[in-house]
Amino acid sequence: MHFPSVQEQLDLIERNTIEILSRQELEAKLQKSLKTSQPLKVKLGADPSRPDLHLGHAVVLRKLREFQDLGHEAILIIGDFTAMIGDPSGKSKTRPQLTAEEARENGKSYFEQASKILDPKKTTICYNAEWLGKMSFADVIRLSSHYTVARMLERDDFERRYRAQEPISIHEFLYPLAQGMDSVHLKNDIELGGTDQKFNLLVGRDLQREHGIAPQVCITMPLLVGTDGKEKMSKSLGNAISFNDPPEEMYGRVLSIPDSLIKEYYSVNTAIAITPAQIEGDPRTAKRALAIDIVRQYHSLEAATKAEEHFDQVFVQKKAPENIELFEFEEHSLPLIDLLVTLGAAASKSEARRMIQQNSVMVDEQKITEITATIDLNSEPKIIRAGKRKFFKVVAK
RNA sequence: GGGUAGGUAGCGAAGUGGUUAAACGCAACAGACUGUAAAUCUGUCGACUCUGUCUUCGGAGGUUCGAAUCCUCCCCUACCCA
Repeated sequence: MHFPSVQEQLDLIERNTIEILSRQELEAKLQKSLKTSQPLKVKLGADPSRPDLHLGHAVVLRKLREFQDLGHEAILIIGDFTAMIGDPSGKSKTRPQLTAEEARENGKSYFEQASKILDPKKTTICYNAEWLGKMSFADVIRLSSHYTVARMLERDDFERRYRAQEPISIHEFLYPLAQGMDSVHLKNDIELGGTDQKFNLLVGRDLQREHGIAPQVCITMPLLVGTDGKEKMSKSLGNAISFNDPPEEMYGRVLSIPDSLIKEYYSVNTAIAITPAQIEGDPRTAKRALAIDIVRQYHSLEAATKAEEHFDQVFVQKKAPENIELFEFEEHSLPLIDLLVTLGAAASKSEARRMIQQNSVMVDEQKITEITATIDLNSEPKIIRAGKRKFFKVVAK
């Protein structure tokens, strides 16, 4: 195995990171790896309870890919064991506990999506049930005695929740320990994570040391701000751009980020070098190029170009797009309200009624304002438009 | 085990017997505007057989002409004392 020089590696590794704990140790590990031609083991934990990856996950995955390209070993840990316990973090509702099969299934999906960024052939996948599942209750007690409640409460989010008098379950305290045991088992050299993972990463470091293993270097990456420009990107906040979003939606969502975020998105989600002056001079062009490149990464350049055309047609020129999903009906005449509900344009008849009242429903470019309107269906397709973005083509069978 | 404060629509949060389907904020949806699906402004935002009707305020009963609001029991959460 041939590696670039330590300095070259450091330059690349340090890009976009928030913290490296510690940099000296990283340098020493790289030094040693270079000397012995041994790749470093770089670990990234994957949470299979939410197998819907978005650009926020991409930030860390891209860093892992860089390690792969440098010749190091990427290890993706699927937390199937921890997911089986069921993570109640955040809300008061108990999360449905994943079965072993679901966790495996989600883990597979996670890996498939992550392969858009990682080199799948060079990625080692591990399921942590393999070792965590073998621990006895006595093992767990011994493990938990390593940490104190006070130390757990040092963690920002625990402290915040404790102060806010929100529930914290005991097993949530076990989470960092379980994750740390992964590091003990793997004897990895480096662990990657978002800044919110800092505590967990450090626990892994402590546990490795206590088990007589060289402690891992922790590298934290920034949490990407979502399309709302305020909160960190997350599916539940609805401000995420997912790997699996269709090209048109992905393109549009990138365009909808506030201009102030353009620079960060470029640096963390593309390989394109762009200067702040270029962005400020023409934010529109910069953002469009960004959207094209992001869609290209997850779909293809062709899909990206099509998505841009679609966007221009629907939102700039406000015309119906070319490819609209076709719905066939047995009936030859249907109340518009029922039609909207059947098509999924409205969640209920009340909502359909509201949409019509709000002048947002068009049939073949004709605005419909009559709530009781009935639509005749025949072999000639009609185009139903609900709001700005929902189009349906309907026809009688 | 005892005490205290709570459990209200997708979320947060008002409301302590009668125009309360339930203030307000966020999210969502729609309209206007825009380089934009951003920002801003405006409207909507339980359901339905929709100028009316029906079902909601942790759960089950009860009091009352009338309850989210009062009573009883139960379930759940946080904190304090033990």
